[in-house]
Amino acid sequence: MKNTIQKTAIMNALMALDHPTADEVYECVHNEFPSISKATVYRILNRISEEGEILHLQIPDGADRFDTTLCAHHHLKCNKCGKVCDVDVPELDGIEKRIKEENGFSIGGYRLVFSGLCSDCIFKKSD
Amino acid sequence: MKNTIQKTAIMNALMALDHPTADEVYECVHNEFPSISKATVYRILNRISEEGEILHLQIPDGADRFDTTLCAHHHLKCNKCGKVCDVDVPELDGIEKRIKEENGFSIGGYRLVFSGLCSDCIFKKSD
DNA sequence: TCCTAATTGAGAACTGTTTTCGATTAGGAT
DNA sequence: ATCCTAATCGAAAACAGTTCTCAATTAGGA
Repeated sequence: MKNTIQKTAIMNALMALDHPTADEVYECVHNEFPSISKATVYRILNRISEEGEILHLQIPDGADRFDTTLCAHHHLKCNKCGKVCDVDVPELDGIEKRIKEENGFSIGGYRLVFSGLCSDCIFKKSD
Repeated sequence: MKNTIQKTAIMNALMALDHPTADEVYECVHNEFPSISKATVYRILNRISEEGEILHLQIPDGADRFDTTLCAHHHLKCNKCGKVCDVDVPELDGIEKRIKEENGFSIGGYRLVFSGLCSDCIFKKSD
């Protein structure tokens, strides 16, 4: 993969943002590099997530998000403020083996997204 | 909710199909009822899933699917044949309580989709 | 410095879904 | 049975997120 200015700018944006969407990355990079195209942002995000440099998260009810934390694989998503944060779920350790034995299904990967209310939002009024 | 011909036809289609997408429901209903609109299919599927009559599943990398099985909440999705099937994951029983205590996050719901290869596809050639 | 495959920007295209709006209809009230 | 009206409908446009096309540019090895 060529080492373009665009890729560097996107990596920097990913470091600066927390679980950003492609559009949020675009907005951030666009500030310092107005000529960048949205297609380039999507292309580079896809490329580096395929290579395992970042995680590509599919969040229910919205745009995909990208995560520079490679070890924690599960997420909490607040339905009110929209914030996404990482969470460990050791309960699922070894689940691949059990499903393989019981269902014959070979798990390549999985994602778990909990939707709900974060501790900041839970006491706020409903509307 | 009014009891329209369209709703009845969609309920019948949901019974006949296995984890269909909205488009698959539309195709099925459209056969016996050619004048139905896709907007109506989406509207009715959303309505009855909000009322809890069916589950609305958000599957990675593709269209949402609908499930008439209300008790099993998790799914296996084969990346080769596209089939989606139900699976129990008792490992997650009580997870809401732990996450609430440790993170202060109040889980409203979650879905877990395992991607991989089903037992039929696992021995097939890659391409 | 040259060459070429990789990458880019702009915008069209695409997929899945929702919205708009005027026309139709279910089903309770009369 | 008929009327009334809110609920629903069909068609098509709008929408969001993402991918594709293609001509122009560029990184980086020869």
